[in-house]
Amino acid sequence: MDGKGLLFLVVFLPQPCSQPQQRGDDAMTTKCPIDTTEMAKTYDPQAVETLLYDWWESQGYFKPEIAPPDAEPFVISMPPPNVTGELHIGHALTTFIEDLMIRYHRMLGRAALWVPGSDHAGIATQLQVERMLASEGTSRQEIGREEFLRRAWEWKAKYGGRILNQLRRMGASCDWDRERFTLDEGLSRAVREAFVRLYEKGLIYRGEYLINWAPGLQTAVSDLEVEYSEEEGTLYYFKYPIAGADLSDGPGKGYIPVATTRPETILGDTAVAVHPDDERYRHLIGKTCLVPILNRTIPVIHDTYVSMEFGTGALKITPGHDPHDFEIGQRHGLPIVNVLNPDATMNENAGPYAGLDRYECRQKLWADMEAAGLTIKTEPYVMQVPRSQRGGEVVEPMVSTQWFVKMKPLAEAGLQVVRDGRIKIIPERFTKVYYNWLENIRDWCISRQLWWGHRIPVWYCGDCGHMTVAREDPTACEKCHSPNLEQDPDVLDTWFSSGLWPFSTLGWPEETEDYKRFYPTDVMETGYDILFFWVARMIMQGLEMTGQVPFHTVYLHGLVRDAQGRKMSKTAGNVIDPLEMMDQYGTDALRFTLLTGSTPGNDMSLSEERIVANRNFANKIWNITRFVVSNLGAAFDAGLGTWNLSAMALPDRWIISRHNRLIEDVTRLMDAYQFGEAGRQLYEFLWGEYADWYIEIAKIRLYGADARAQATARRVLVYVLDRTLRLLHPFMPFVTEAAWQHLPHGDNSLMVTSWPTPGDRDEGAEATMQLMMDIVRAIRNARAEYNVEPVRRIVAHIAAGDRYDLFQSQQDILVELARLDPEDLRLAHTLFDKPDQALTLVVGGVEIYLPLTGMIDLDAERARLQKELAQVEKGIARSRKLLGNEEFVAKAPAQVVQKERDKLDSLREQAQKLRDRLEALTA
RNA sequence: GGGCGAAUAGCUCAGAUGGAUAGAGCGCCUCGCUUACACCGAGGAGGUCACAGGUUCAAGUCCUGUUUCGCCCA
Repeated sequence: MDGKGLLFLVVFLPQPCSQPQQRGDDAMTTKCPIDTTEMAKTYDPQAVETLLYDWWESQGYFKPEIAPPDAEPFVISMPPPNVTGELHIGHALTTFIEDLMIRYHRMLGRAALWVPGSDHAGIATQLQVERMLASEGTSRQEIGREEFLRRAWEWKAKYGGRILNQLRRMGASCDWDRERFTLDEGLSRAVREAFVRLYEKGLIYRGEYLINWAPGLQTAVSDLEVEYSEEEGTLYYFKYPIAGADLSDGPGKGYIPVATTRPETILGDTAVAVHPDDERYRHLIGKTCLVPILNRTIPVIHDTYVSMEFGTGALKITPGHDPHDFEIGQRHGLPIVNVLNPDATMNENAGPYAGLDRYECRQKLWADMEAAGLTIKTEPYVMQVPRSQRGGEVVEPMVSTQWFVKMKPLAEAGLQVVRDGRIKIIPERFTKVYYNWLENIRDWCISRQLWWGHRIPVWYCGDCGHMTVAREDPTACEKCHSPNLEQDPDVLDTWFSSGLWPFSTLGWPEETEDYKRFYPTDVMETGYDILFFWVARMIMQGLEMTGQVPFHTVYLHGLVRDAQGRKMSKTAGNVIDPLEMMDQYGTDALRFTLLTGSTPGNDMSLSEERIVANRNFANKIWNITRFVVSNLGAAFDAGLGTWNLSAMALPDRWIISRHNRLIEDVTRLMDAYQFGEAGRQLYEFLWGEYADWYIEIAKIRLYGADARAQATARRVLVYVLDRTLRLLHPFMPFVTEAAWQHLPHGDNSLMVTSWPTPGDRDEGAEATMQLMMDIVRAIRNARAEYNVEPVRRIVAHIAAGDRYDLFQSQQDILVELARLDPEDLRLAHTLFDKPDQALTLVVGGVEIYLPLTGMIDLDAERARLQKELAQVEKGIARSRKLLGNEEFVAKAPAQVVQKERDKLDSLREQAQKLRDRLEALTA
């Protein structure tokens, strides 16, 4: 370690180390409730998790106020779970990723604020409450609106806290004092403010348009809430009779053949359309057709929208019940005939079919048409059936008076901020998806015929008919001052209020302290499945309401699927319940699994085996700490655990250098949102390097007699472990804190220590240790191959060449890790009397002879060496070819070329040694 | 119809700006209850990185096309 290295180490010399967080009220600080007098043999998550969580919370660690007042904030608004929802694995993933970011930035010294809350989830909650009422033998209609709302709030009070409590189990370090609910008074005020502003700007309007109607739910839903599923249906071909002609005159003369998947909509037809270029029907344009059974007359029109190839080439137009037809109807000024009642039965416009259910009507009408000779044929047909995202019922396009948000201007702004980089979407490919949606956006139907939600702040005057749109409930009509007012009965789409979430939770529209300090927020983390529903709308509403982007980064995670990659669903029975997993394996195990099992934006498969593996990792962390703690000796705390840099040995310099590299990599990956990779590197370092090698090597000194060497080993053990636990803390908060509390420490809690900064690397130490490890592995390999009993110490003769000094100083490592016999270890620059009866290993220019008495079969040994030599020669050939290529030497970076040269040299040396040995054994 | 993603060891997945002999966990095989850990340790087997072209001194990584699976939008 050179002078610079010493500098950075010195920073951590004093114990207690840095005291980064100043807290307003020191009297509140209590010690961690974990019993540090002993450590169980196995890590027991149950024993510490709630204890730690409650303690952290009581210490105020979850609040941004633990950072100095001038600290730069780091803010995340938690995607509010549905207030009555069940916690599922998706929530767990969201929570873990956000908590990871929050804990990381908190350790970086930022004023970390994570705002929790829940969403009233209009339809979902209303359905649950209705179900409850049904089980009581009543209904919302029966008890009335006021009583229904009372019951809904009651329901919320009873079940609403459940999901948020489950977030605590996951270790969510959010500021519970700032918890919000979308129907809270403050947030309701925000909703009103937003509505009124948009209305005043002309961006909210009321009108009669074709909307998606959910007949079971009895409400309109937005385009986004409709999903199209491919289903087997029937295509019905029939004859549209031409007025004044005879059916028997055939197609194009007596009738126009038309096909439909929904015959009942025939009753609402207001035109038949053909393509203007269609020779078959062109002459009919302008003529009149008769609606089957009803005999209503409708015109034959032309429109290029009609596809001449599809079906019969002619189209029936039902502007009242089909979005495309609605548009054609608008273009041609066609009347709209609505044939459906809100419950999807036929209305009076359906004539004789009035009162029938839509599907009954379909059958009956078709039968009647058949009798009238109007049908042609039916054929099976795969159609796109619109279904409600909530409940899955078939949605009917229907004309209705609703409230809409004019999206174009809002979308423009939303596009702009992503285009100019003010908002970055991760992974980047989703920006394309985002653009595509916003560029083709349609107006947003925001009124819902529900009771649970934000009531639309519009009052209709019973006297003059004027609409009063107001922030405060009006007592009189704003136009004629009549007190005869009635509020619009509908509520707003839940997503309307969610769209305000990043700022409404901070106090907007009031200019509160929180709003001023913590808005805009930093990262919006959520699943890619709600990019449109939520993220896009937050961006648009944020810009419109606050004039600022609500966050600068959108991080989208994928869906969690089962081990076979299937979507989890209750019906498939493949759901993995996060609570069950946490009970069984501990929160950290589930957490680490979800955090490392995925890359941004990609779906992940979750298997219980992986959770088990990470439970084992938690236990490994625990036992590593247990080892370190139990080997500290009583003197450590008393100050003898100080650095003794001159006593720093190769393995110390190696592990510290590796660790510095780790800090650098993990920090870089965290900043790049590559959380999975960061976690994996930590896992590999701690288990594969620190535990498997460093601890094993440290044992030599720990169990030895040299007190100075012992102290150094202890110091390095603690130093590296302490800082690795810090890096790991955002990934596994519980086990790291529980373990860390047993280590000598200054800060009260691991979660408020500072994030490590990397020191110098020692490339030389890394390379040298690599050689040592390769040699140990080679010897172990040979032992295993020759079935040498693990406890037996074996003789070794080593020709170390220019590595002689190194081996001289590090021979303990070889002796212990490869279980050599120290008495009979021969170490030399060059060996002149190489034993014949010995196994030969050539590693990086070093020759090792293992005279395994009585075990060596010279023929087999020669064959083994031959094989080895062939392998090395293959490498030499490849390397020579590469270096023989002038272009490679000329164009590749010098560093790469040099590396290749070194490689070739060492391979040649190795080959030469193998050849010499073979010769000796053959002679 | 348009767009996107995935395709790497038996399984589930990693592989930053192209530069190892392509990695991990689980599973499998052989040893081992060595005073941190059997929720462990040591060693091992196992891959023409979907296919076909191309760019490049160099391609799992970049480009084009093809196939299979999945998703989004219309």
